[in-house]
Amino acid sequence: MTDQRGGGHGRVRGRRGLPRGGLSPELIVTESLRLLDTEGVAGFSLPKLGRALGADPTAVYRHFASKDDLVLAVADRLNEEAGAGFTPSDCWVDTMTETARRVRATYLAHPAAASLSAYRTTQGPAEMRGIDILIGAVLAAGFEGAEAALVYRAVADFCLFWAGCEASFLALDERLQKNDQNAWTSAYLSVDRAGYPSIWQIRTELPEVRDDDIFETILSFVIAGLVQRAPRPCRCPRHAAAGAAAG
Amino acid sequence: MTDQRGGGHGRVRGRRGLPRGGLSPELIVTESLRLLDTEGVAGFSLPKLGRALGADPTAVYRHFASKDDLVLAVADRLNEEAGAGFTPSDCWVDTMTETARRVRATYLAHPAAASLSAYRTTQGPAEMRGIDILIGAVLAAGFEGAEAALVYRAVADFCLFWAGCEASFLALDERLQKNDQNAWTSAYLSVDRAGYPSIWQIRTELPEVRDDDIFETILSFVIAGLVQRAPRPCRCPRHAAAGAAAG
DNA sequence: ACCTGAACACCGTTCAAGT
DNA sequence: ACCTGAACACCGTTCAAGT
Repeated sequence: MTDQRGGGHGRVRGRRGLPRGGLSPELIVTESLRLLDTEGVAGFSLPKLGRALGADPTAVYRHFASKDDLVLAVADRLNEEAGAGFTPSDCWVDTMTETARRVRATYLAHPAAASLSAYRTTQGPAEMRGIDILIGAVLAAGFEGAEAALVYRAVADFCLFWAGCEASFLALDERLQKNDQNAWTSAYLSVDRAGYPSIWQIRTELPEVRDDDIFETILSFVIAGLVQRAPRPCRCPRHAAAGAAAG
Repeated sequence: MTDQRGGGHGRVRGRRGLPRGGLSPELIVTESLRLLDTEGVAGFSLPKLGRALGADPTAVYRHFASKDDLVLAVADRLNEEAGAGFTPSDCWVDTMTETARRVRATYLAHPAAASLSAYRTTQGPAEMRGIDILIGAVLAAGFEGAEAALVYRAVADFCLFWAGCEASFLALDERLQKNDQNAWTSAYLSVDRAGYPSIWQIRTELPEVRDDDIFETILSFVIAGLVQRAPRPCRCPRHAAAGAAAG
């Protein structure tokens, strides 16, 4: 069982050749995420991954059938991170809000990984648990049958799509992101008043909008729409008033 | 000015070598879109594009500095298609709804192109006009200043993100999409009742949900949230009731 | 039985050499 | 001045050859 290779102490990854059997799917996924976080999508290739693991450029193919299979495993890791320690609230509104915020926080923490794996279905346990929690909230809101399925898909896709696109944008090259920033800070500031009167009217406010606020705004709209349509409004102290007003 | 090359009659693209000057940015963008529509993202490379145009594999570089520049030009073409013939309604709710539906319809008609160019800023005239129309609707709803900027960004990003992600999914390989379909048609159907009770409860309804209905559902939530928060509700016959109820 | 690494058919992009 | 196409440094993936 013991041997004299490497430095031991659980530090498996090393600069020199890895012992046979030293590679595992878990280790490869961990290194993939590290590589994606530090080098971005452009720095994530199977040859680079093999070399970063101190192994052959083609070594990963002994554990994953293709790069896409590896991407799905990374997606599963993100699902686990997003769901870690999450217990649904008694209040279905809070459960939905928290789900959306958790998905977004995880994706924004790993933009490159998220840009590759967002809106992919892994059918892993973490994903299934997240789905069950979200459907549970939809059922708690009083939706049933086909309508519950529809509302669940709408809310789930909203969370994944929004977080996925925000992450994809952050995963672009710095240079390309700059181009977008310039649109807000300079191009729209000097917009032609006659041609684009509405842009002109809020041209100084447009560059000041923050991403977190945009997300919370659209989330509040979605939740408000849901509360209005839900057969069983939340009875929380915070939400009871809104539910009564809409009912 | 005239010459004896080619068949004339405005049909510039041919199988054999193109006359010098025969390539233009417009023609390259048109062929890019055709290539993306028929072959998908995998079939869209600059060498292939050059060959499809009957020119050198590196010919595109004489008209675009990089592949990314070409992608932005394709994005502009999609913007033009989405905005073609669009005149905003007197009713701001209808204007927003129509904007969201148009963006989605265009992206779904060109999923591969949309998957490459969604949420990119081109600052082209079509994009600027779309922005002006949407901000106009936000102002018509009574939002002002910083709040108007925030609400505009929320609605605009919602349209782009949603349509972009739906398109990106459709742009995946057929094989990968199948994997997702299987999740709904078989995996969730035979889900463990004890482990995932909420999924189990609507397991037969989940596979029946249609993408169009999902989109209309989330859109209705967003609009309902907007109407509720808007300082100036729409007075249309259709929307007056909802505005009054929320006010 | 498992691992290696040479090799294949591509990429995006550059640039010396031509016309 | 403009265009060409060889060439570079990569990809994802395969597979004969080794151990």
